[in-house]
Amino acid sequence: MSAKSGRGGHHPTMDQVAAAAGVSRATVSRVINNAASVAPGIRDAVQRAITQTGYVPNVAARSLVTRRSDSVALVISEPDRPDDHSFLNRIFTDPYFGRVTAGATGALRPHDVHLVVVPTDADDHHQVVRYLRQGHVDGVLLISSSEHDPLPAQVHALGIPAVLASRPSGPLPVSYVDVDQRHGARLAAEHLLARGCRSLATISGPLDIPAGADRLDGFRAVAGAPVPAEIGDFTRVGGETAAHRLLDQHPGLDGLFVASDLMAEGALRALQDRGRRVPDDVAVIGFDDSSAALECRPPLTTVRQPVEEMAAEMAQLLIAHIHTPGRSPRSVIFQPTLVIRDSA
Amino acid sequence: MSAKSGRGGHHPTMDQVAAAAGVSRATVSRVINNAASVAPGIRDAVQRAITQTGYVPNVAARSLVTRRSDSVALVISEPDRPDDHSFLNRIFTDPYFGRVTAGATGALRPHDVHLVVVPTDADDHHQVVRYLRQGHVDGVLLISSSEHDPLPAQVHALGIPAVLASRPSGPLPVSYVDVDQRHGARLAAEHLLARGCRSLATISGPLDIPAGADRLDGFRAVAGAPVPAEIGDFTRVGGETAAHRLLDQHPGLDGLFVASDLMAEGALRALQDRGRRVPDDVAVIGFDDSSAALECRPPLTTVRQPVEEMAAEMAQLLIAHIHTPGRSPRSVIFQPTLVIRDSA
DNA sequence: CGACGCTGTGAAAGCGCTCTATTGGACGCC
DNA sequence: GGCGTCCAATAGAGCGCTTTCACAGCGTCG
Repeated sequence: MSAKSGRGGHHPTMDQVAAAAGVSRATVSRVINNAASVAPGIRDAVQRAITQTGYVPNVAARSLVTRRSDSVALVISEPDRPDDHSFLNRIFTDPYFGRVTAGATGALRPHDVHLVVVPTDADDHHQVVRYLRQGHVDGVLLISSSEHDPLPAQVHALGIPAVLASRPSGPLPVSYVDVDQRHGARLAAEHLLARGCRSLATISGPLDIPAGADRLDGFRAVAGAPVPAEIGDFTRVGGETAAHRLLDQHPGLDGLFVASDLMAEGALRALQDRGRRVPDDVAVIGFDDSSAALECRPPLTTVRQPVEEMAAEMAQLLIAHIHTPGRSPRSVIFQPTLVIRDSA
Repeated sequence: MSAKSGRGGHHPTMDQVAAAAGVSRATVSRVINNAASVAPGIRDAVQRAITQTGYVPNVAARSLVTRRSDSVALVISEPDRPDDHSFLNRIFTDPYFGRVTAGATGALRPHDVHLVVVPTDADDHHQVVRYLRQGHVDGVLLISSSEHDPLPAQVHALGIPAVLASRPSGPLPVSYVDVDQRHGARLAAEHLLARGCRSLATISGPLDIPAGADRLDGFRAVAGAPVPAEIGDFTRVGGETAAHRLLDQHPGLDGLFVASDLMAEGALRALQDRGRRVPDDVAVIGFDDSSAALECRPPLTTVRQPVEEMAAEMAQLLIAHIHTPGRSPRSVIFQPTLVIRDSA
């Protein structure tokens, strides 16, 4: 942990390791990348020399020649919404992104690839594009919620391998992973109907986000098109105020589908405020099955999407694209399931 | 946005720009790093050539020679606690880290330095250390909560510039930024007493976290040492269960200091569950002044720490250390203030 | 008017690594 | 015993950039 020549850490180079082991630089390189065949004796000698000198490869030099950085970016592009001090606040408050990070990190580790988390809003797309162009990363996992976000197209134009976390809004020839949003919403509607709810309503996400629009569509496909809907912004507070609006206009509703667990948590608060019992007076179903679902009272019945698995799949796809540059894009759609707890 | 020679992006090099501008590579380099003096005419010609070819410097080649990466890591080291699916869930659920990221990013931007967010738990300290040793970053902003976390010492041993987000537990000669935790807790205690509360109690953070222990100490220094305390884990649920324990044992308490807003939010739920009105029956004060404080009902009176400013200061210190390698460590302590809302 | 600074530009030497082409040596075969 | 074969290891050529150093041009001053 401390085998530096001087203080302060001028790192030893490969030449010094080679000298210490009595071999050439090329052989040291082979040992490190355990490529080709190296005689066991020599290999050991080199390993000893490495630990003895405390050698660590210089990534800059390496990636200069290999043209790889062995890291990929997880770009989280959140639109600037009014009423929202900082997009970073939203990102570091919504359990979704933690799940994505966890799933991707796990899938990347066996490949010795690092994950660089890059949060961004519209204001610094430019920064992000520059970052990507500079070759810091070999590929991009892109979470871009808004339909009008130009980032997916920009990244694609850059020619850098990318995988999206949801169906791209335009016809972009790019790989993506998504959950069958409509189906998830249908599951919710069916469950509410089966429970005997007569007056359904829903709190959707922003309609410029595909996940927002799709969940609304799916719900209405089963529950009936005229079903009342209010739009939330995928935050707890947004869910709460949307629920209040809904209850103002439709006091009699007895079944509520909320397009995210976070919003559902807010909705539960609104219901409680107004003295509605859940699920007796109003049955509530969320979406995500995030940690928030378990923190709710009562625990939330919700549509589960396997976010960690999906993120891992994204990572796999990305690795494949990086290894095989010409590879044609593909999409992987996961099926959501209904997790029944106490709220419906 | 699309000036590539072929498809797929073999990037133009500096030589090609030089050729296009009719100058030497050295001159192009000077223009890009706007160093030394370049004749205005030539400068323009080079700029034109750059935009025309769509040239972007190769970071690997650059940092190979400059020995800088122009990026720093924000390492968030969270201990593995039982009962916690993933440390990433905690990180991406607590508004604190978003504030730090925002503050640091803002301060780093003018220096054209990137922030790489690196979440870690005890299990992959090794990974992180390797990442740092490989020279991916020029310095480290380190948020390490647990007192027993070996990471600060390890990072320091690496000889890489670092700034901690709190007083280091041992005598580590390293710069750090902190808030006067004890003082903040005293403010809370004084306010509760001034309000006329007779029976105080507190929910502290884990005592192996300096911020946890210090806030408890500060509170007791004013409120009296025998003041009942329960330990939470800085999560909402942790605050809720701690509050229940507290109320079981001390049903008569009328003033509660909770060591974080997130935990306070949980405590409010517990109080509500038991029919205690806030602030009439029990006055509650949180700590942080995070977004959670405003989401609470009633809005939370809380001890504000200027996290964004503190993170910016950390970034400044780090930049200074990077520029001046021998610079002696220093610590900056911010003063917390009491933000009075409705809960106390 | 020649010496002297100054400013602006170019040539070339690396930074530390990977990887191709090549050598050296051990071995088997005729 | 000479020769081809094969494998292990080396020499060396870059990757794309920064940066010293040298030098050319030119205004200034003794």
